[in-house]
Amino acid sequence: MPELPEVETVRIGLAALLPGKVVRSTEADWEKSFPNAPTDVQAFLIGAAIRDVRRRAKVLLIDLNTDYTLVIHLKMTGQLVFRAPSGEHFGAGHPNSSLIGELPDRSTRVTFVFTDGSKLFFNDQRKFGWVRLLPTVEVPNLDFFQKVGPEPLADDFTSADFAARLMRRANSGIKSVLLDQTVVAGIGNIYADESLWAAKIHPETKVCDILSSQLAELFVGLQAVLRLSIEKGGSTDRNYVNAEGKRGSYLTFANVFRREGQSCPRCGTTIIKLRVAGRGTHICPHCQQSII
DNA sequence: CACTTGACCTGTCCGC
DNA sequence: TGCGGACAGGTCAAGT
Repeated sequence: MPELPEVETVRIGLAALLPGKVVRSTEADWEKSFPNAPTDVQAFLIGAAIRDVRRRAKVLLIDLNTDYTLVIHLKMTGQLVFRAPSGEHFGAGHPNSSLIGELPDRSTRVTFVFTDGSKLFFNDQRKFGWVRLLPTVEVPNLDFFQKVGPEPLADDFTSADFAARLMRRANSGIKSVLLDQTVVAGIGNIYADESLWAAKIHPETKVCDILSSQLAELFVGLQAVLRLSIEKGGSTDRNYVNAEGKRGSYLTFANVFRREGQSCPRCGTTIIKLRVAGRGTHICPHCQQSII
């Protein structure tokens, strides 16, 4: 669920909250959530100050002034929630209510405590996510970063680049190609479905069978969907929250995702749900016709 | 070699 | 109400 817009929303939130904080202690409840913590990690983490918060693809990078970086992947149900030292937060029902309550809770995997008493909680219901600590210079050497494709919202990423990247897998269905992180970074199930609806492309269409004009529409649609979602704070389907524990509202604006049984906003046809590339897939069967 | 499927996990929802 | 099974979907490993 955290895809590019959700991770970017968390990054924006943390970048406003974390720089300058100094780590006092850290704790992990499960070895796989923070491999090598706390034994190896603590010596390189405690006393370090946070310098910057970056994002690449769906991965968050928290740079420390020790030239080490915390590398964090939220996978499907991960959350990074900051709590000020006062511990003040608002429970359900309050106008400023957060989706989650007191922390830590039973999904908390890693806790970072800063010297001013504020805390950062890494929660992950399904335990797929992870935190790693690496020398900053080694981050680009991670296998994932070696293989991952370009950022779809980068200034220098063009429609022609996009089409050329997709054509690397010309004989595959377009949806599985959009989900392939080595083709373009950051796209997951929600924004694949939304961008294909925008461009009126059936998700199983082979890339080589899509007109170049339609690929251009897909590029425009993808960027528009990603930008709108960042503006709306991402999509909260079940678990996703931002750095303050609050929901994103993009799904209010979604056209097909999780809207099976409802009317297509463009033509009124009932939206259906399929299974494509092993994923739940939402389409308008009138706008997005299979050309097979 | 390109592509698909299964594993990793837990919480929720549905049908019996 | 209780229980089993399907489902959610990011990424890597294993299988076809």
